[in-house]
Amino acid sequence: MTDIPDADPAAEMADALRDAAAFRHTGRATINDIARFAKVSKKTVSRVINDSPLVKPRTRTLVKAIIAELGFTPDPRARALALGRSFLIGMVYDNPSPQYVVNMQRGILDGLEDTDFQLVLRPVNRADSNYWHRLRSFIQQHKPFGLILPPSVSEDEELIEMLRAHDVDYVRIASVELDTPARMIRTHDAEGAAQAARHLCSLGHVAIAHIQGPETFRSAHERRSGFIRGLAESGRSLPDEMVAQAGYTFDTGLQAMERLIYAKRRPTAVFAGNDEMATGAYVAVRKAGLRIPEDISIVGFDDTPIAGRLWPALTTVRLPIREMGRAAAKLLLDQAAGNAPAGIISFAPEIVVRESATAPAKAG
Amino acid sequence: MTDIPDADPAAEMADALRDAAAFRHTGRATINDIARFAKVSKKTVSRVINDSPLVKPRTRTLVKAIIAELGFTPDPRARALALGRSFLIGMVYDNPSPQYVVNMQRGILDGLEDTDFQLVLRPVNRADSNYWHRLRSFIQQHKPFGLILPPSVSEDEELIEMLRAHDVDYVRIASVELDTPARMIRTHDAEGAAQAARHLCSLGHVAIAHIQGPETFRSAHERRSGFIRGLAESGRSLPDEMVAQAGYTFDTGLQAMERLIYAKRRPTAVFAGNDEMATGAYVAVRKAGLRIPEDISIVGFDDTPIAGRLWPALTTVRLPIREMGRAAAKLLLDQAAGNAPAGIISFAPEIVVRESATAPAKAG
DNA sequence: GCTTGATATGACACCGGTTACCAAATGGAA
DNA sequence: TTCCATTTGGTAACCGGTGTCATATCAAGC
Repeated sequence: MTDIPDADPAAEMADALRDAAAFRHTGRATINDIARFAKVSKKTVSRVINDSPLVKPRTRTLVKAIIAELGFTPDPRARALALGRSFLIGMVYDNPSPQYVVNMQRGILDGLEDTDFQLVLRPVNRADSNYWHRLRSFIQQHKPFGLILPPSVSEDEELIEMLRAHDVDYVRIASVELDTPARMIRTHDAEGAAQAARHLCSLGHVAIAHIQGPETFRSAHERRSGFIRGLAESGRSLPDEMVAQAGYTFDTGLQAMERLIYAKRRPTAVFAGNDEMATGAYVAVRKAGLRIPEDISIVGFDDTPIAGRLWPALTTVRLPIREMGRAAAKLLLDQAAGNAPAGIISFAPEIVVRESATAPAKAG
Repeated sequence: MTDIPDADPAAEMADALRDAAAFRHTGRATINDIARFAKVSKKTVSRVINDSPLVKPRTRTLVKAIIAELGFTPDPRARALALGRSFLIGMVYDNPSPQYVVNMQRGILDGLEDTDFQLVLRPVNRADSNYWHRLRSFIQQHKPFGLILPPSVSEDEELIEMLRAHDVDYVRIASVELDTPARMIRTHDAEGAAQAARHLCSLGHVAIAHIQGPETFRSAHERRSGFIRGLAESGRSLPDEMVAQAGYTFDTGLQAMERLIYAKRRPTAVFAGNDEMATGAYVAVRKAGLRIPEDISIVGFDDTPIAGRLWPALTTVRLPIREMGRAAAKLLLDQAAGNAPAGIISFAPEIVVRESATAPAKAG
């Protein structure tokens, strides 16, 4: 062979690695250390890190080997400064159901696992007029990489406008198509509610009521109208006096159920707009000395963890909240990477039959 | 007056402010802009920001006025890079009760409000051998400002060792005195459990059982031993067969309760180590066709939101979890600022009497 | 009036990456 | 073999703050 001795790639790499190994103990490595040992420039290392195509394969291999040897990971703070945006992903929420929130958190965390991104929580109060300014200053100060917006924050167009102006990526989670496929996760709440209606109809209920969520949530509308549609399939309707308005919370759910119980015509089945209100409904039924499901059947929505902890276990419409969170996180990352999804990502709810809804008692 | 004209402070400030105001629209201001308008160096502005005493009052006033005029806020990313640590506060938890976790999150968020600090979530699985390394690399990469460690993570001395080595501040929340007052928040779980015991004894219960939390949690021990102490005050004891081992989760609580129900001697009252297990106990009691509290009284621990959502409402020992979170956040900030608390901060639990425990039915 | 020491301020390098721009090396076509 | 286009690598500046250290200012003390 006529190899030039000092250009033997294998030997070169072995040398570099030996040097690097000797350095190991000396605290945390920086891009400069990598460059030094690989005998290339900072910039080349940066190219390797960012998968730039402008690096010779051999160089790339060498640099990668040294990075691995030193266990180097680029410093997010420095990167954030140079890039002009941080590695923070904010979850902005104003959701009355804590169960929903935790579940979604977990999902987002799942989706962010093994990345440099960190989830930061931004609970807000949409009723508070300061909310908007607080969020704005958070954005200006921290330059978050992106925001995940579950309902009902996802429906605030003014907020979206602001995000656009500040060039912040976001993913909206909503029950209606509010945005482009790259920027939203859709749930078909209406269809889920229709399933709930079909279930109750098939059990033979006629006096059916609905505890509706707050007007400020699109999902509350969707769930109601889907429910009505489902009832209509069996020739039933939802008269106004069978709708009790509530606020997606335990307390309002409880009060709404009380109103239904003491109304002229007591329903034999109630569809609550979310599990939180259904939980309140349970208590109202019990306080009235009635039984679930013998006297009143109850169906919820969301399938939050509490559903399975109630007794009798709550029949509910399952929304895969955690999976939605995961999908939202991934979508945000994809969006930043420039990969658009083929179509809108949506999740179909599905009824989970447990024990809280059975056929109505005969007679009256 | 013999004032030198161009040294008139008021005029000087007015000039500077006018210049600054004209600049306003030009996007976000940086420390350089402030320095330019105030006609001082970057460093002086930095001093003002950091409340250094080495600034002449007049200069300070001028700089502050311009900062206010431009709405300047220092960039946390740049600060983080220069300071060598980020403004992230991590909550590291491995808690089987989601309710506990959300509540504490809210508290920490409360304590961090209006600061530059951001809460990041680090759920871990202590059983996973990777947990330690993952956390370590999080620390090395992100250089968090500090960590908040609720039980049972707070009890991991090996982890604490690592934090010390990496010079990361932390606050531990635990039921025993594990650390110095500046580094921990203490809860007197044993005392709370004793209150539960006294309550049950005063109601006249004799056949009293305990659903105990996992061995890996100090709190489980504390709660058990405190409970035993409380029983002893009334001359009662807790025989081994009246203790059912569980894991702080709904499912294990349910199973533990089933074991107690079908044991030779069925208890008339049960003290569950946390609300999550108490919720499971509810279901077990109902499944067995028994009533709460008529057949079996139940007392929980924590007073998580679910306690008030059950029916009958759960009598439980209230731990002010949210307040604890807030206190932990503040303590961490104080610690960094060099302010040590006078003594250890502790929270005394208190029994909250609701409906799930009454006097046992007469006869047998 | 001149030290002296305390107090204020500024110049400059640096944190650890990225980007813009330029120089050098490589390779294929003329 | 020359030359230009294309890769590839290097340098310097920059992101927006903070640390170090030198210098300027100023009142008090002699």
